[in-house]
Amino acid sequence: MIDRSATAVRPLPDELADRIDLAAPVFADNGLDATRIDDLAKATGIPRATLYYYFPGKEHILAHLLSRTLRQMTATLSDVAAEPGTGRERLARLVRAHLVFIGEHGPTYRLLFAELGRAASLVDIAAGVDVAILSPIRQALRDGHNDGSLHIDDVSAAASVVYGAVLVTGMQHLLLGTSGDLANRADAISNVILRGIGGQRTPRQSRRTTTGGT
Amino acid sequence: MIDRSATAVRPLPDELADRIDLAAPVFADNGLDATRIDDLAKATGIPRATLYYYFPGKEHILAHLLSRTLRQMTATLSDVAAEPGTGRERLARLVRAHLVFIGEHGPTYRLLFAELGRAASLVDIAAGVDVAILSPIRQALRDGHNDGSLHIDDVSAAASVVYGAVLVTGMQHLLLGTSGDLANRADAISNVILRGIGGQRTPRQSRRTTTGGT
DNA sequence: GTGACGATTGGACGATACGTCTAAGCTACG
DNA sequence: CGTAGCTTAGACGTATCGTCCAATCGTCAC
Repeated sequence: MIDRSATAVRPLPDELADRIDLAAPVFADNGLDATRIDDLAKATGIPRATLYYYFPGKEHILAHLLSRTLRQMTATLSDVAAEPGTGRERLARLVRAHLVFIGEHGPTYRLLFAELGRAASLVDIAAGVDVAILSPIRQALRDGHNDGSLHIDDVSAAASVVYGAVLVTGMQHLLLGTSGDLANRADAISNVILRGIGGQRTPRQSRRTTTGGT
Repeated sequence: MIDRSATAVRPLPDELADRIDLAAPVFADNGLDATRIDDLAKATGIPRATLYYYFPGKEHILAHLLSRTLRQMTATLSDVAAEPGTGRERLARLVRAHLVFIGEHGPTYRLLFAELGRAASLVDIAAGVDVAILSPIRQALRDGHNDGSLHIDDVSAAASVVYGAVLVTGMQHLLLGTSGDLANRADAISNVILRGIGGQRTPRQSRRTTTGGT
């Protein structure tokens, strides 16, 4: 379903489908609007007129590429989620796989989110993000709750926490080029998420060290 | 420092500074590129030539607006963070205040992130986000750890988790128009973060209910 | 072989915005 | 009164978009 709307009106020949991938780095470097159709033509070797023959505009070319990446991500994550283990184990694996994916598809992933809110044709993609990312997380959470390896009160809140942690960590990595190893970060945030940051079981609000904020 | 680069080259007269705010909804509705300078001129009542007199281009107008919102957010959050209480209490308040802010400044907030990666002039803003958002969180986390109300092993991982949860929740609200009350969601994610989603204290990986994934 | 049809592509075109620039008017201050 | 800076209308030149046309080419059916 993503295919029909996000991709070309005419079916894209295989040979073209391969070449069009060369447009990804161009978009990644420049963003949607700074990218000129002529740049895409040059980068892909597909003449401008031909691009317009298959795509209504550059925005749809981007949509095509993003939906492709999204499909990859969906496949990757759902594979990981399908491996056996407790929900808890699978959740940790998901977090890790997701971060690794971000590490590998950095520019495109960033593009995915940079352009998400924009361009009407990308709406399908926004929905796809939910399916690709949140749904396997929710599933692992539910399974973990059922098999006793996790304790979930509010699945959607928990999913937001998990995904948010991954997203922010990934984006910090992409935008700020934070310290190397994403796999380590994955473990760190999994730890936080699993154990929580609450102090002792019975929190004592007695001592208040009013550390002067700022 | 944000001021000098992100705002105008010439000092912006007060009267203009007020009017220029009217450009925010236009940007919010259309995004950076779909917004025409003439639209801004019309919306603000400031003639095109005058806009160009003070700003090098529309991109800088947006930067001006965003840095303004960012300052507001910085102020709001640091106020909240400064209120007395345990780190844990202040963290919860931060989460709530942040989500409320998102609820109130929805379109601009979304714009803030939609345009973050783009446009060279917005780099300062990316740095500002870190200062405005993550730094008070980290502070609350540290204080909470010191006063015993929180238990933090890895401050930066914990901060990513907290901020990620807020961001994703807020974005879901903005993009998908999820169910109403952001304050409720704030409590829900605070709960998750504080308590963690790990099952019993000693996780048993014995029983594996291999719930068919997908 | 020939004709038809779709794919392919170069190049021209009109439209839209951008950002620049000029020149005229206005305000304020000395 | 004169200078300096602010303000603004409008004209320009440039870039890019998306459309369109015409020429070419390959393939398939008859």
